[in-house]
Amino acid sequence: MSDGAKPKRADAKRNEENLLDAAAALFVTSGVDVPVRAIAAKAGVGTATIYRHFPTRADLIIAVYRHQVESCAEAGPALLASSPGPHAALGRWIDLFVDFLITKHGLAAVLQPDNPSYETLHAYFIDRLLPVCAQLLDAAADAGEIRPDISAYGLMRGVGNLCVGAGHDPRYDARALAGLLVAGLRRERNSG
Amino acid sequence: MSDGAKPKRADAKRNEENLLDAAAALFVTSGVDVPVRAIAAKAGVGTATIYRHFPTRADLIIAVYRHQVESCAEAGPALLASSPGPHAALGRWIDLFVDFLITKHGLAAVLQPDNPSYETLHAYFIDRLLPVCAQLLDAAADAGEIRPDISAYGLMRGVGNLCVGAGHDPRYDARALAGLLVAGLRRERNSG
DNA sequence: TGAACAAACGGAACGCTGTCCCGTTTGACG
DNA sequence: CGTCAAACGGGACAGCGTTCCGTTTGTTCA
Repeated sequence: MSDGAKPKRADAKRNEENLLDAAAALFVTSGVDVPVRAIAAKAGVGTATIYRHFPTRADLIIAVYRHQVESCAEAGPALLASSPGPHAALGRWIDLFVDFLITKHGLAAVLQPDNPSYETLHAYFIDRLLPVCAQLLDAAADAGEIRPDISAYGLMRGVGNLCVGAGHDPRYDARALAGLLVAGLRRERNSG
Repeated sequence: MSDGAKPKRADAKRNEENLLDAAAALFVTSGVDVPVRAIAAKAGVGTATIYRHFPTRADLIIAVYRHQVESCAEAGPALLASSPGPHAALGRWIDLFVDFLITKHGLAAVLQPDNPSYETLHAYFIDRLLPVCAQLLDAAADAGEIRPDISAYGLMRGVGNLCVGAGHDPRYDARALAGLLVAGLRRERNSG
């Protein structure tokens, strides 16, 4: 057994790729809430096919953005190594995360854990990114740069929430607010 | 013409009150997204009646929460007068605002300006609360307690966003995050 | 090559929701 | 008490997510 995956039919594989392409394109123009029928139509398949390949919308969203989430996760340790300090690395990594979210229309809004339909999506983001954030946070706390009383989970959800609805309103700068949040957890300096 | 208001029929007035009561009760148990039919049923009216009195859901939400929003707005100047400093007053006022939002299930989520159906709601909150926030912010800036480069609009929306989905997850503390945000705009101290 | 079967398909159908329409009722007033 | 506009109720319609079922198609094996 070289690969554990089950062999898939050629048409099934092709449809799955078409669906991913169609979804990716429509997510950009119409947000992640685009109607299922629209995705199916663009991919040239029936509505049932989309459910066969991606049982929930969360599964489809994860598949579309998996690569970018992985990149974001991998950037954490790299930033920690290349930045002047852990707090600076955390700030830069949060910027990456914010930039990712605000370019994905409606994604931040469905990242809420209270939405039963998007549980999988929330779980994926937490599983993949929370450890990265926690590592940066711990490093900054160990270095004495920040107050140690903030949880990585709270910070991640806070930053995610700040990105809800961003990108539509030039008066609203999610990145600046996230920066404010990171600045706010800086420890009071002991000496001038 | 002692009052500019048009005289309303007795049944219309009664229905409007019933609708407000029903909506207030259902908003608590099921969130502000509760189906129109449910509100109408609880109030003992037809679905059309609710649209006659409150053309959009935003109008209904505003009517239900108007008193509490007014209280929050009026608390601003009072806090400014009674707090040790403008920055402290701002922090307390933000706490009031957060406490209000997190107890209204789903309210923060529909406060986004990009949702055309809730334009009125967003406008109402901005009209009523933005000047209050701006006054506190200006006072703090004048006192040199904070960096002056944050807009009241950005701060209000940021805090509002932090409250999205709060109240369901004990691990997520919107109030603490809002406090972090307020702490983050504190100016670096010049002397020890 | 072609028969047979399971995998996969498409679109109709269902239920839920917001919204609108229209025939009917009812409160106000002379 | 008659009249009429205001207000009403619930059915009708459209859009959406989801499921079901008869049909098609890729694969396998003789």
